[in-house]
Amino acid sequence: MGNNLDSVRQHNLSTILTLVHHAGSIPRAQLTRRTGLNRSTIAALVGELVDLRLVTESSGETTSQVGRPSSVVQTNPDTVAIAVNPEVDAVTVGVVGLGGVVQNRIRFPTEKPPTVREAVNITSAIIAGIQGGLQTETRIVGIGIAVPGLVCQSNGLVRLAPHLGWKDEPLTEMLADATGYPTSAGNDASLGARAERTFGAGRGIDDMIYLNGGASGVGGGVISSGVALGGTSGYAGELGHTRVRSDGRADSAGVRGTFESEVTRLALLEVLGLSSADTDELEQALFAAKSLAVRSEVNRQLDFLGIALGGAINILNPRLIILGGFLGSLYALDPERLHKVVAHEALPVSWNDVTISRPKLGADLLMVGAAELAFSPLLADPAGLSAQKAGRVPDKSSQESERTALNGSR
Amino acid sequence: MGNNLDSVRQHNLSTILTLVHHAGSIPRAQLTRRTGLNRSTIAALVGELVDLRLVTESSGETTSQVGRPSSVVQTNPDTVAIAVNPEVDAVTVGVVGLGGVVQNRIRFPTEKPPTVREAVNITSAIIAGIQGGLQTETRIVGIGIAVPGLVCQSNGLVRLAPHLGWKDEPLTEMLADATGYPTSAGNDASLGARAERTFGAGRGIDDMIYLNGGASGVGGGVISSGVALGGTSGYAGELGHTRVRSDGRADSAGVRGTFESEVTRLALLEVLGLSSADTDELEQALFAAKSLAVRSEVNRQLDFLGIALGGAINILNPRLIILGGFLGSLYALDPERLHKVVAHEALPVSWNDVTISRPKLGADLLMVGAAELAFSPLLADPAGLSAQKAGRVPDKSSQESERTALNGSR
DNA sequence: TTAATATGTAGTTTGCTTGAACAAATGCAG
DNA sequence: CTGCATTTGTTCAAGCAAACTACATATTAA
Repeated sequence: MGNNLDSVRQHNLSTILTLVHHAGSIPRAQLTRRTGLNRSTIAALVGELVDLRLVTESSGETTSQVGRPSSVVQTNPDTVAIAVNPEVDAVTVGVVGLGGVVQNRIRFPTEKPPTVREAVNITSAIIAGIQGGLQTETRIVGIGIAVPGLVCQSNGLVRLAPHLGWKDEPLTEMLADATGYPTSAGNDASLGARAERTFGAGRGIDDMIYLNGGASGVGGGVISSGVALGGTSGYAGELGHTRVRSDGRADSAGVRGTFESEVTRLALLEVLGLSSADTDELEQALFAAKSLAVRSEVNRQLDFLGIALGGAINILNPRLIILGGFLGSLYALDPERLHKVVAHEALPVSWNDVTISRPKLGADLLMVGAAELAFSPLLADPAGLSAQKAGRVPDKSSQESERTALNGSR
Repeated sequence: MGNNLDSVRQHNLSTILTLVHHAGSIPRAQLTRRTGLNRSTIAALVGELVDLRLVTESSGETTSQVGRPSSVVQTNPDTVAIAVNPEVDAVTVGVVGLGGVVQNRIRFPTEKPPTVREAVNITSAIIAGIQGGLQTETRIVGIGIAVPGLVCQSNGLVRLAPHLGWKDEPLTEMLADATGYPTSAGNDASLGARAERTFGAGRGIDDMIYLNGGASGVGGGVISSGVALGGTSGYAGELGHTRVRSDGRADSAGVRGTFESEVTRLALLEVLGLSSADTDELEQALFAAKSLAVRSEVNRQLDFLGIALGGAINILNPRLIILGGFLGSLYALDPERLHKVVAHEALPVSWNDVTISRPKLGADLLMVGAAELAFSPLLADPAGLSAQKAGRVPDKSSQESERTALNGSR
């Protein structure tokens, strides 16, 4: 069980770096108020973060108020994470700086869904290319992968990614070996939830559900009390397999009557007579369509969406539900209908708390989410991880020896 | 946002008191290992807790091993909480000591479901009686109420308790005013989950679901990452209203096809030809019955139970599911059938993590759970709350002044 | 009885936060 | 333009909690 020793310092550094990371840039005086720490302490802590090259301090641009203007603390754009997102038809790799700024994004299309080996090779190659173009000052703290499937938290194994055809693949380990960077992976929707909560529509919201409707099905991520809901192995949030009717079509797991089997992008395309379309095109087509068949299919899907949301609301009591992908389009077509269904399914007191909205982050969503995964060890222990280049969780011996050395020199 | 100053002390005291509370009694050496703190530090911290009369130290009874035997730290039975559980036909009040030991339990039957005023009056009267019989040394830290309904976390209002006929009742405030003790309330199933997790079948399990089947329906509580899942207002865990079929009977909220409407104690009693029975009698009758009709109803309910559990497993990825009340009886009748249904509904990788079991705590369950609620401020800040008699969450000014005084005297 | 092992105790050391005093930079009133 | 109030950054001494070291103590094994 955990407790404190001189890890006070670690905790405070973590708190401050996290605040700066979330805000992008924030006055030092603000840090004083938000943390409740003394000005002198903030000065010392920020100084250390500057020494660690994690943040920079500039004296300009404060809100004009009475008194001496506060110096502004900003994230250091030299500290970056690599974000990776393998998909059915492409592998996307991005460079994301502290503060959630996507500096670079490269989408590498593939003819077929990539194998794990291919995904690793493509990613390694792109990273090698990126490294060549980077400033020598730039430091990569690690790699985060957003996987469209179930990833085991404890060992990093991709247990199942049906649309990629992956099963029990050691993706994390392979990419770490290939690149030498500390690597971690997570479910794409869970990371999307994290991104929206930190930088998007869910800023400051502690209890929310993010649902994304994509070509390959429905993914979900839950934030509860400000923390991503993981479960024992990190598989939590799979709302797509919620039962919404007794019978019906089969979903990707072969089960009938689930949310994911009834509410699909494909069914919308079919009724529209389209063979393919991206999310924006689909939404435009849906809004333009006057046909009764389209309307009826939209309503049918909205009703099932409402049933799934109602169940989730009863279990999770969220304040916010963010609907991404074509789920957001469905919602935009007829918010009232969805509200009505949910109101019927969910307990009134719980439904009362809920706001439904669409995501704020666009194409960068998964890049930002995956980068969060890579940043999290650094945010949790800024001094410990900046010390060594690799950035793995520091083992006690190395920390000890470092501290002993410091003591000796004084 | 929070961080550390001399709150290190608070955190460490909290950690140690929590460990002792959960274990009941634990050797000091064990505390050293579990916390990672130094022996001297543990000595000082335990010393402070002894001074605060929260724990006691005795030198006897350690496991015989090489070396000097460690002194054993025990919870001080003089520190107690009052647990209250209003029900349809009775109000139960108990005295629970630190360590989760129920020292006293009084069940006061009522002819009709009590009004809030009646519940408060009965409780106050019983507490007055208890106080008379207590040692003068005994200190009551507060009152916890387990309510069969939805309780708002932020203001303590009982939003809805359908079986008691309560709606938006300020129960917490009324009982606090009547008794003078700090009072808090929570949903009965959520508190049951907490009790089983701390002292029962869920010891050491960080992700679990507790489901209880009672006369008035199905209640649920979720523990995620070791913390009770609350949601925005504390209504989370209402698994009873999960949809398990497209149509069907109406549940207590007037919605058809929910878990609670299909899986009921009443339907079991009816098919058995019984008019009333407690949980044990019902279970015996179910095991004794050979009739095909009984068997078929049990199977029907098991199937719906499986559907509800499957959905919950997909969303929450628990390691353990505890089935209380008649849900436990149903499970005991045919575990294999339930396993089969759940295996079909849930994602295999998530289902793979799950163990299903029955509760370990008996009639004391809700007393222990409600007491946990009352103990939690004390466990979070042992020194801060023991200082004043009332035990409310200390406001900053009082803490400040106290600290200033200490500084001044030295 | 002696050695080995593990725990409790006392006094010193270390590191982090704090607080007070002072310097610096801005807005506002005259 | 000048002085005052206000807010923030900076410096340095002080306080405090945990860690460390050394020693005392209590048990098992030989």
